[in-house]
Amino acid sequence: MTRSSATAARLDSASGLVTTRERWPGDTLARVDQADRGNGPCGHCDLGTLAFCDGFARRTVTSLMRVQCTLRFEAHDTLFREGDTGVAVFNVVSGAVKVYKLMPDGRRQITGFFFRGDMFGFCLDGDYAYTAEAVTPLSVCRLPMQRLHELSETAPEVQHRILLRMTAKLAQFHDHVLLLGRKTARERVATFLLALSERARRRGDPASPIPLAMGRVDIADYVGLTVETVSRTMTAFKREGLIDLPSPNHVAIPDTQALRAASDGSA
Amino acid sequence: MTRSSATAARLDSASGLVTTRERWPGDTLARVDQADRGNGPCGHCDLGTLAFCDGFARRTVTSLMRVQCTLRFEAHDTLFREGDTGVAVFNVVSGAVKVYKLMPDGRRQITGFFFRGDMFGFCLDGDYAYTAEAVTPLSVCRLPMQRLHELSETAPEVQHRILLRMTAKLAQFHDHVLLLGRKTARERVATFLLALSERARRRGDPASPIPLAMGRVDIADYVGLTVETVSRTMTAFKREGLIDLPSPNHVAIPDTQALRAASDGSA
DNA sequence: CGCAAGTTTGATGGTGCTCAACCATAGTGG
DNA sequence: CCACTATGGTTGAGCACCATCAAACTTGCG
Repeated sequence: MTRSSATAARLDSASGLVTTRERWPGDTLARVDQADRGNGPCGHCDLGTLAFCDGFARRTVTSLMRVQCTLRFEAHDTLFREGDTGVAVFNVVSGAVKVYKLMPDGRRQITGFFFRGDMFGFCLDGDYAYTAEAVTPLSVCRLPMQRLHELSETAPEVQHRILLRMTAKLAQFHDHVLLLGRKTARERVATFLLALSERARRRGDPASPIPLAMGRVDIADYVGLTVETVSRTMTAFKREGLIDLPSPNHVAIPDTQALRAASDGSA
Repeated sequence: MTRSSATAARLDSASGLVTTRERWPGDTLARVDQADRGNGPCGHCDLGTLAFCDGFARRTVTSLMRVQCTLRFEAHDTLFREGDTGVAVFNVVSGAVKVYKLMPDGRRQITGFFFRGDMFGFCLDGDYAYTAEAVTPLSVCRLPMQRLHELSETAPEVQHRILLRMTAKLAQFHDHVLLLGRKTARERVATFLLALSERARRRGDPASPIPLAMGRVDIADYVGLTVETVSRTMTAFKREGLIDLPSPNHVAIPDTQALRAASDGSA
């Protein structure tokens, strides 16, 4: 069974897991997953070494377990909105998340995609600066920022790990700003596909037939182009043999070096 | 006297301060300022509450003082380059810094400007992801990242403060990505000028006749346009009465709301 | 089968880039 | 004191790239 009773199913039990409605602000769509199942350090997820709590002292992991909360969302569900008071950070257990900002006239810029093992929703004081929305069915591990802060008094490694994640994200932003500010349409699309491929490789997944979790519109709103330009560019790449598109949502990269050349204009 | 013997002066004593050549990698241009003069918590700068060490426990401040180092640069000096191993973070005491990435064919994207009180050069493991260059004569407080990390074992507030700075920077990046990905030339320039004005206001400086520390080329490379477009846009704003340009390096904003309307297309 | 959503393709036009010249200011040396 | 130069900023003409508008195609689903 996939889901027989549509919206209602999301609020009570489904897929054999005990779930309850979540009470936190903005989380009306979330289902809380109370089942323990996973090889992760805290037993609540199967992220293994990708888990936020991986490698922490037993005591620290226990503290995190107590405040941790695994949530599930459907595609297109909103996790939180720009302007909501930021109270928690999220770790993606499975699925994909997009994070975006809107302009008054509806223009949208996606500022990040997050996949298995990624952390998002950094906020210390103040509100979320962006909206987070599930791209696919999604499972996330939520950690209240306040408790993380308290915990870091006694366990500085917690804060240090957040620092590491944020540093990585900052470096990513520098690259993305370069892409948006100075790259051509071809270079943007090539860079985007390469980044997905690189990421897959780093995670041990095959680097070449990569699945595209997001649609063309989302890609466009991420690389600062229109759907049409993204589509045209990808078919152009296909014509030129730079990529193959077995299906609209799968991209094969026969020659990484060639695509890399296309990604910075050295082609 | 301003400076009589040009380049040589930079390497020995100048302006009445005892200076020596700095030995750290990439810092061949820096002069180390060994004079104590300032109202800051550690006595090495006059940043006051803007100082990184402001509000820390006496013991923590002392630790920071011992590893701290105040450096001076001339405009166009390079502090560090993309690819250099990242060993320290910097706090701007006076002057302005730009941080940028280059593409193989010379295209440049400035990813940030930093002014009095700003912190840059975050790096944990690995290399700097960008080049940092002085825009004006510059004075910075350098803190070795390694010691900050060690210090945070006993003083978690150190790491927490870095976290705060990084969170702010992340939020800025979200805004800037929106600007680069989705805004028109007019909106970009308006947003840039408003951000400078806002910043001045927050720091207690007058919000309206704001000095432009950087040239048109730098502005263009920051907002993802060409010099010509930036120049044209600014004179257009002047024609329309949105701004005034008493000199090329000073912008007056008669009506903030009007400029704000121009910054997000609600005009 | 018909509909909806997503993707692709086509025709056309506008925004901002390119190339080029001109102007303003400050510094330099005769 | 005044060319002379260098640097940075402004202005103009033409064009390219990508956005816009429009329509056809594909796929999945009721």
